Amino acid sequence: MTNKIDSYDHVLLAAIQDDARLSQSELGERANLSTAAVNRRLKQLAKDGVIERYTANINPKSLGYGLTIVAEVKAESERADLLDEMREGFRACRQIQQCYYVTGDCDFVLIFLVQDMDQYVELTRRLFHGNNNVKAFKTLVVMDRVKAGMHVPVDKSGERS
Amino acid sequence: MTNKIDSYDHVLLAAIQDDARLSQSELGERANLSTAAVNRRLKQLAKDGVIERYTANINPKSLGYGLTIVAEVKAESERADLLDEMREGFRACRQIQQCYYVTGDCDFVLIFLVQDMDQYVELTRRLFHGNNNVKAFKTLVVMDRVKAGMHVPVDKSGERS
DNA sequence: CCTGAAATATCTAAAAG
DNA sequence: CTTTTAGATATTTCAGG
Repeated sequence: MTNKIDSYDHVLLAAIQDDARLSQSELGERANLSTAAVNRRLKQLAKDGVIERYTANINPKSLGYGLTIVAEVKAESERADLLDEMREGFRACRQIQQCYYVTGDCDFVLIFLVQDMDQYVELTRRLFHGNNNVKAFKTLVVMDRVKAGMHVPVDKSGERS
Repeated sequence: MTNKIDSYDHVLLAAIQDDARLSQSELGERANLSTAAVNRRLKQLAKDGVIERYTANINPKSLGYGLTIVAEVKAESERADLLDEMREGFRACRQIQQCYYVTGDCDFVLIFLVQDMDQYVELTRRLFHGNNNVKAFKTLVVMDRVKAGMHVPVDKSGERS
C-alpha cells in the first residue's frame, strides 16, 4: 500500500508545501511529469498519509491574536490517567496552538496564541492553577516569531540533508 | 486597503484553515455567499496578508523526520548584532521548524525536526557549540506531538472567544 | 456590497502505447 | 511511465441590481 516515496514525490511535496495552489500542470513541469502522473501521485500521497492536510495559514495578528506565549508545564504525578487528562485539556483549548509532551525539566511545552496578557492569565487560571496535577509552570513571552510554520525539510534528491 | 474582516470572512477563514481545498461554491454555501463573492473575498484576504499562504502539511515521519526536539537557548550577550546573527543562523537551518525569540529564562525557543539523535547532536555542534554567543542550551525530547499545527482560533461570529 | 451567467482553466479518469 | 481525449468541476471575469 504505502509505496516508496521517490524523488518525483519529493519535488511535488516540496512544491505543494510551499504553495498548495500550484496547478497540477505547473507541478508537472517542475517534476517533469505529466499532469496525469501528478494527479495520481498526489492522490496516493494523501491516501498514504504523507500529505496530512491542505490548509491556509492565517496571520494571527489580523484576527487579534497579537501575543504568542511559550509555556512549560511540570506535572505533579506521572500517572498515565492524570497525564492523559492534562493532554486532553490542552488539546481542547483553542488558544493552545501546539502542545508537546516532552522528557526533561518539564513535561509539556505549550505554544499559546492569545489576544492579550489578560486572556493568557485567565487561561493559566483555568488550565494550570485549576488543575491539581500541575506542579509548576513557566511562561516565556514571545517577542519575535522568527520562524513559524510546519514545514518539513524535503530534499528533492531524496537524500539526507 | 485593509478592509475590516467581517463575519463572512470569519466563516471563510475557519473553513479554509481546516481544508484549503474546499471549492468556492462549497465555501459559498457555508457562508451564504455566491461563488463570485467568495472569490473576491479570498483574493482580498490574501492581498491583505490575512491569508499568509496555502500549504500542505506533510507527515514528518514519512520523510524520515521521526524525532522532534524542543531546545531553549540562552545567549551570552544581548547585543543586537549578535542576536541577529543567531536569529539568521536559526532561520537558515532547515531542521529548525520554528524559532521564537522570547523573554524569560532563555532567549530562543527552537523546535527541531530531525531524523535521529545523531543529526541533532551534529546540529548542536554547529549551531550551539560553534557559536560563541550561545551561553547555554537545554534539550527537551518530544515523546508525543499532542497538538501540532498553525491553526489560529477563528470565531465565526467575529466575537472574542 | 451583492448575484447570476458566461468564459476560462483545471481536474479527473479512461484508453492506448 | 507517457500522451491524448473528453466530460465534470472549479475559477474568474463581467454585466447589472
